[in-house]
Amino acid sequence: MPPPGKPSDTRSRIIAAAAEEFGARGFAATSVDVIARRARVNKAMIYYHFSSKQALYTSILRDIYVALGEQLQGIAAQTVGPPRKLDALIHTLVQALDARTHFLPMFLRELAEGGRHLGPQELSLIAGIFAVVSGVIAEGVEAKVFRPVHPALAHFSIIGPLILFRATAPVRARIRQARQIEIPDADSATLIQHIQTVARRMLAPEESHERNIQG
Amino acid sequence: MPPPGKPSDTRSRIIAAAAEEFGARGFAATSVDVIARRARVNKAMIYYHFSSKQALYTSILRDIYVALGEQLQGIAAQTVGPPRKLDALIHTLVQALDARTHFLPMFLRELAEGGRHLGPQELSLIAGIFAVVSGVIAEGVEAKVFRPVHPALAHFSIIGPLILFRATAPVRARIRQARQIEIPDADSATLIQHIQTVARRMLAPEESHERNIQG
DNA sequence: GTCTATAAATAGATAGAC
DNA sequence: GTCTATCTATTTATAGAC
Repeated sequence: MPPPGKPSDTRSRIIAAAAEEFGARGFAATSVDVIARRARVNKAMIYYHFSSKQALYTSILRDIYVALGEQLQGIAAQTVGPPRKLDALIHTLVQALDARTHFLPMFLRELAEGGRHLGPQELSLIAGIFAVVSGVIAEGVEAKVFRPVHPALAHFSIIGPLILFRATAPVRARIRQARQIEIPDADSATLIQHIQTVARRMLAPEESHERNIQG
Repeated sequence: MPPPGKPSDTRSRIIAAAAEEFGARGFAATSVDVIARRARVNKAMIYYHFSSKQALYTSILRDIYVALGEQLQGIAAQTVGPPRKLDALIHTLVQALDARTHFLPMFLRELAEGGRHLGPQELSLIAGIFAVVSGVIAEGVEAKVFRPVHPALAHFSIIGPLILFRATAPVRARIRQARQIEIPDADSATLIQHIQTVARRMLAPEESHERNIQG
């Protein structure tokens, strides 16, 4: 495995192909042969650039977590109030999912397997993402602009709908296609706005009459 | 494949073993050999009872969807108001997930693969479950006890947190174990109550919760 | 860096004895 | 119904030429 200094063209083609295949079929169901064909390289080239199928897989996951974590931490560091931060986090999360369509399936499968392919490094990155979102919520609770809530439950009440709505899109499409009942879709803007509204309502203090909350 | 009239002992052992293995490892990563060993039967016995690995897998998924669908439809048929029905649906969904620990991982993986292993029959069952929950919401909207909401977005705002909180439990445990940050857990009762509260707040008509906590 | 060829292990599925 | 033995295909991974 050569030093990862320069992202050679074949290397990035391998990564792109692997991301799509792992996303569509999962780790076990994806063969190195298929990745090679899709990347238009020979299978041996994959083992030249990555020590194993597992290492290739993990490297893809790690890249995403790093990028997403940096983006979210940038938002949390802004000098606006917790409600605005939360809106921005939701907005960024939806757009991040839109930008990397292979991430969601990979993430769901990791959950299903209890994070078997995740090492301490990856777990730490995930923990960081959780810390950002639930940190903003805690910040709001402390400032009394949010009601006291269970941090993890509040966190998953925000990212749960977001993730599951996007994740079910292909199955909903198949249901629609099979002429079963109609399950309406929603574009990104509608989704973002809905999640933001639900989050606001979830976190609204008990008797929030004319509270002037500063952002 | 013998007629499925009498659930023979070996057959049910095969199903139980397969459910655990498919849940833990997924379809592709689970070998028929492993299922056979776990069920304490020979591999050939599996092909005596089921036409293929795929048929065994699908049969397990279908059983769960049928049972869950019947349970939920029973609730929707009750003669109580939409808010109470929704509370009962949430309660039942959480308990159903608790009762069948292998279902959630299997469900997540199906989402990740766009329902590749699901035929028209299974898709129809899933559509039925969606119809029940979003039907109760629509009932409440019509009766003006719920505010008008996007049916699918409201649906996934309820089952999303529920599913994702439970699904992330193993990864959260690993993060805790790896001495990363502390992500608090919650028992079923707390989870149920939280989801019910969020659902109520999401669906409350305009007057009860101010729409502006915006900063 | 890129290829061909192949090793070594394992997969799903079946034949046929009992 | 249950087993042993096996066929065939595919898998990850590597050796070695260029």
